[in-house]
Amino acid sequence: MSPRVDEQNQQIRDRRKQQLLAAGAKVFGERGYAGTKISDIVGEAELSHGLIYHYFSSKEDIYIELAKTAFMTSYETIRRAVQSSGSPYERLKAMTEGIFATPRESGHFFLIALQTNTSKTVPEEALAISREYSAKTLDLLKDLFQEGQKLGEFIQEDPMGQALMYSSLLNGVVFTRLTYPSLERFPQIGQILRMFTDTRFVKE
Amino acid sequence: MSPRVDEQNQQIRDRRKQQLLAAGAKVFGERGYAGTKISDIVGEAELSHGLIYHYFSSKEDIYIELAKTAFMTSYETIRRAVQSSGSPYERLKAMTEGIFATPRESGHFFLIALQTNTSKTVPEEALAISREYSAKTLDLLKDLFQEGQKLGEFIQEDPMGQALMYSSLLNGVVFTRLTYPSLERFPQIGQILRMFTDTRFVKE
DNA sequence: GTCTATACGACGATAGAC
DNA sequence: GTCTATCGTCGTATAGAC
Repeated sequence: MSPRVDEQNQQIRDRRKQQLLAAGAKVFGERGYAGTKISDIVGEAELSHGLIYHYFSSKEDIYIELAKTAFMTSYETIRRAVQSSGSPYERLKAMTEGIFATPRESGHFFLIALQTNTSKTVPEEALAISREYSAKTLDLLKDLFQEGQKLGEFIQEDPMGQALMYSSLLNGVVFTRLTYPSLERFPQIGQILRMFTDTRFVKE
Repeated sequence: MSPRVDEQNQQIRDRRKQQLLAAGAKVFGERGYAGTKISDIVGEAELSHGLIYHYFSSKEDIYIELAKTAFMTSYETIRRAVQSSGSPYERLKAMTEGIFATPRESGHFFLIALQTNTSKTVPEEALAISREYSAKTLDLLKDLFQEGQKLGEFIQEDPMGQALMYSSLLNGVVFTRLTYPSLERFPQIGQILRMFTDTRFVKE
């Protein structure tokens, strides 16, 4: 085969794989690992039943790839915000605003992450990825809170406790937004920041 | 049969049903609706495969009964706290402390509630129960915040928004505690209250 | 009241034609 | 590269013995 044809084939393969991953994210998110049938995924992707096994070796394989995307993307979002410029308070504010400005599609990845941490039916490897990135994410947040405390912007509490509280709050609020998709003015970012900010520190 | 025997049989039936419900709560919580097999439940309860159908008409039936317990118990806990005596701040504090003093077992019911709201594989009726009780719970919380605002104890923000934020925060924190069961001093109740309390209001 | 055996359908994965 | 047909297994629910 000519290089020209190889290249076209590769494009088709890439496109199909993306189709299947997008369909998988939606269906795994909505129905969970055990509740998702191969026929659900290929049905959503509008491809035939057998074809999925030319792109993934198993149902577990697809889920693991999606879990990787979910945790790595979330980690990267937070890492970029924490390591950007500005005061700790400004970075926390920008990060929080950024998280709630994400498109609707990311809800599926949030649900996949949630299931990975709560369901014993999920592939082991996905849980390992979650553990790894969750620890790294908490460390980043802990450093941010520590820095803000030194500057007097944040209240003086155990920084890891603050990191856990912030991450809990994000999870809870994202969950509420998924449950009530019509909510418009929720959450108030200022109120989230209020929980961690020193009252003597004047907010912009 | 004599009444004596009837009574004994009824006791056995009640006990078996409780065994199966307890086993179901654990396994449904850990594995989700679709990921739970009848054999998982009877295995956990140490009863034979066929027996479960003498107590429940189907897998859906068991799940619905458990979902009812989950949502009704949660609603009742909050209703009692909101309608007790004391200032709004005191009631919010007591409620929050009470929620995080609950036994480990209730984690399974939390996970069942979570799945009911996020998984499309769950019996329809369970979702209907969730909707009903969630609305009633939010209304109770809204009234509590409204009352506290009139007294100047809570910050002046849309009371339903406060109710949603409080409920989000609870969900997030409970989830974090399930993910990191070894956490001892988490959460700090004072910090949760701080989010809703007027700074001019002196906390006890 | 409790158990084992089984019917019946569904699902993950593979084979092989085009 | 894509599809249809099929294998083997597993899971819900029922039947019937004890």
